[in-house]
Amino acid sequence: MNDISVLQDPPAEPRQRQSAETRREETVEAVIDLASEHSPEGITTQAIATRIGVTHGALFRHFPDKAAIWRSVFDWLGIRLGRVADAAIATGGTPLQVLERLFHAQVAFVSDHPGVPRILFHELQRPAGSPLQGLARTIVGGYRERIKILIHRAKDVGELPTSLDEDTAAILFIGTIQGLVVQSTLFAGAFDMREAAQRIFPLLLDGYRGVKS
Amino acid sequence: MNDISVLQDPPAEPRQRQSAETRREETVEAVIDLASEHSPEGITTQAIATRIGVTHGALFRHFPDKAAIWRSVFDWLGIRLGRVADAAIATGGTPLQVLERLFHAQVAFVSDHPGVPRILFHELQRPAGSPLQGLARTIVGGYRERIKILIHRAKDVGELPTSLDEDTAAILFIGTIQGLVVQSTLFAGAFDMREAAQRIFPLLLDGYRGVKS
DNA sequence: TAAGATAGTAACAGGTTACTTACTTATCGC
DNA sequence: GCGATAAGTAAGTAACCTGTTACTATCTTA
Repeated sequence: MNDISVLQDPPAEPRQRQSAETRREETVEAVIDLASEHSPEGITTQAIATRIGVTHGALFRHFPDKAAIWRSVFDWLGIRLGRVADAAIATGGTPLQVLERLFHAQVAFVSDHPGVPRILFHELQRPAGSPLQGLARTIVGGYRERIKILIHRAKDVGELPTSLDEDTAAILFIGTIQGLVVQSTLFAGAFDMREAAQRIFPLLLDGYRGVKS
Repeated sequence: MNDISVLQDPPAEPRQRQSAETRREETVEAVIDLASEHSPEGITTQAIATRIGVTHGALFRHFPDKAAIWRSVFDWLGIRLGRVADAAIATGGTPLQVLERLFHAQVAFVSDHPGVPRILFHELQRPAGSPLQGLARTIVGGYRERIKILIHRAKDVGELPTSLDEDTAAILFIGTIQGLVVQSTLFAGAFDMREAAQRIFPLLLDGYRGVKS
């Protein structure tokens, strides 16, 4: 806004001073991003600092320790995944339509953020007790519950047979997305998750509906 | 065999001298085992050595470096997973019966070795190029091919509709197992993967068969 | 414009990790 | 039984990782 800033060269290196709030957001983004390349356990504070264009020490001005960074990442995950579900549900339609929209929204989200399933899966597998593991369970478990509710509603309006087991159906729903993630890594690059999702959802649905024999 | 050994206290710690061959096998088992508790990247050579009851340095008498240990682990994985598939296929029956037996055999295997899906999934997600990533792709890709062949045969004998896309069906097959793995971590302990697999396989099959509407 | 608060830096400290080395001890063929 | 070979140990080393500290630069505001 002032004259001086206009006269100055535009800084080739955008290593500007940023607010703590901004740096915290950048940090979370950097971790999600790095998780698509490294294992969560392999993400170092140095790598995070470098990615956001700051020295190592500066990171600890915004977070007391590394655990706090991970806590922020999981908060972000919970909020964003919840938002994806909310948006799909808010658009309305029959329970089955909502379920389908949720499926594709979820696929699009993990397609855009490949680090997300990795972080969650990784943390889930911890034996017990760590606070992050609890968070991961809450996030995935909450997701599962939402799917179960939608399936229940679909049964209520006659879109799905009442004999369908909701737990089993939820496993299949989440597993199908996991399967797409696995395939996308098998054919890195040459695999369009969204397109494969379009083909696979009808199979999932037929599994839900059952065979009329 | 000699008198002295009889007179001596039976060594409470069985920290005996073992052949290099034995130690190499123990090492692979230890890694698979440790992978159910820690992330693959978090498994240290010290932890492996401690688990097989040997000092850290002794490990490097049997393996030139850590990478060689991981190579051995992936060899083991490839052989064992191949054996699971071979055994299921060898028992004979219709293609669909074989597919079902393979499914349950696979579930039993990862249920006995929770570290296995973890190691494979973890390594698959690496961006590119690492030799281990290539091995992981070969293993999972080979598995996928076998499933596709079985599905193809099932179509040939009229057990599945010819309209079924084999790639999509394979994704669903692998994804379903992944889904079971996720659930087992969600309800650690109080979740019987094998039993859930019995409930979920019919849904998978109905998805394959499609709805006769 | 001066003062206080805040973001950033560079260097370091302590711990851990992968791997080495000099030495010791068990095992096996002769 | 004896000597060579192979398995094991204990103590190191260099690199790396997390977190700290003393200092500097920038922004805000009274």
